[in-house]
Amino acid sequence: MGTCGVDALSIAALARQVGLVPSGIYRHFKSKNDVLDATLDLIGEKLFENVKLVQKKTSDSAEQLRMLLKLHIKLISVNRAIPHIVFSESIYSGSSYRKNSVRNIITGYIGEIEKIVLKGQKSGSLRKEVDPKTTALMFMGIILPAVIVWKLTDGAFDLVRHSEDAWLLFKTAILTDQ
Amino acid sequence: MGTCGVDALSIAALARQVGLVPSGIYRHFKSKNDVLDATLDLIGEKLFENVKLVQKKTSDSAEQLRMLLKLHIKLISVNRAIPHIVFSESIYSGSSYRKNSVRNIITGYIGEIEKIVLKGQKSGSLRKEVDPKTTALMFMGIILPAVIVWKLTDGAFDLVRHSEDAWLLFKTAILTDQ
DNA sequence: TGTACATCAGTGAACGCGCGTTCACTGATGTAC
DNA sequence: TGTACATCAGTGAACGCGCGTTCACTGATGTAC
Repeated sequence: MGTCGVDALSIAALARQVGLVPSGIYRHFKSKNDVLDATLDLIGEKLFENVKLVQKKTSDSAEQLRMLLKLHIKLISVNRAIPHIVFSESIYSGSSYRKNSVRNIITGYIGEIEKIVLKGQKSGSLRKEVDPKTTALMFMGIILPAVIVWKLTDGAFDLVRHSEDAWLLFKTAILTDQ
Repeated sequence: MGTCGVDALSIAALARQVGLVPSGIYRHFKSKNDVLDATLDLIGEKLFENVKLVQKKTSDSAEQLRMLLKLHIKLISVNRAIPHIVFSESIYSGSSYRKNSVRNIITGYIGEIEKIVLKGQKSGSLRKEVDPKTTALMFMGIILPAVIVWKLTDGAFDLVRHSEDAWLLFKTAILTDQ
């Protein structure tokens, strides 16, 4: 091979996509590390934007989660590189500083979901038996395996439909019996 | 950087681990592609071994799933490189042949889980409302996000405990009301 | 308004490094007679 | 049992390639007087 990482993560490919020559990238970023850091910051921002958005739209916890699920899938569908970047090997190798920032983004995002669950438990709409953190991780579990299958089948897998079906399953588990 | 992919996936690191010099690897494998293919085959085998094992141990679908969950986590805990390989970028770049075999392994594994769910639905122990495929993917969702957090926190996250908690949540969603 | 200069995005050639891979060689193990 | 040869795992030096990165340069845009 010799090609390392996904092509989209190379300086050459980035330059091509923005209509520059590889060296041109270095007018805007100090190094490839800087590019990745900036990308991660952007991803983090978008994730937290979604959280704030659903909190504005409704105060019902289950409804917030359902909307967040929808927004998350939309985000990944539009920015298809996000899973590649977050699951990328380059995160684990390279600077531990970057691994740190990935961890902060992911645990931060999960933490926000946790808060939503906790609020729902306090208000009585969500079952109190399950740990909020476990629930938050399971929420991510609606999306993650599906995204992988989606990637592996080159988009043939219907991500939106799965998320709707999986949401019903998930809802059954977290809602208090009505 | 210059280091590409996780170190464990380089021929040099592989050689170091088995006590050889890098070129020595080529006495046993034709190329790095061959090494990766062989590794994937091995992973696939281990996954399907687990499926067969739980089918031997019990005939109750829910119990089969619970055991499979446990075995899966054990497999990943022992062979920590598995998630790195399966989520590796090198799969998406490189030969589409390998992407194919990853897809076959993953969809095959999920297919087996689907069959277990379907059998449970037929026997009446599992709820019939949800799509077996959706359920199978959600089952993977118990593990996947947790593994990522586990990786990001360098093993500090308690994978076994999470899987037990998450299983209870999952069970609530799939079991018929008793 | 016009001229002189600074600033800065973008270029293309060149470099260094790490990695996969090759190849002639060595030395031990197994096999034929 | 002993000798002659083949086989084969392992070595280390060397190579080529791709990638990140540097650097002198260009040409356009903005600014000072």
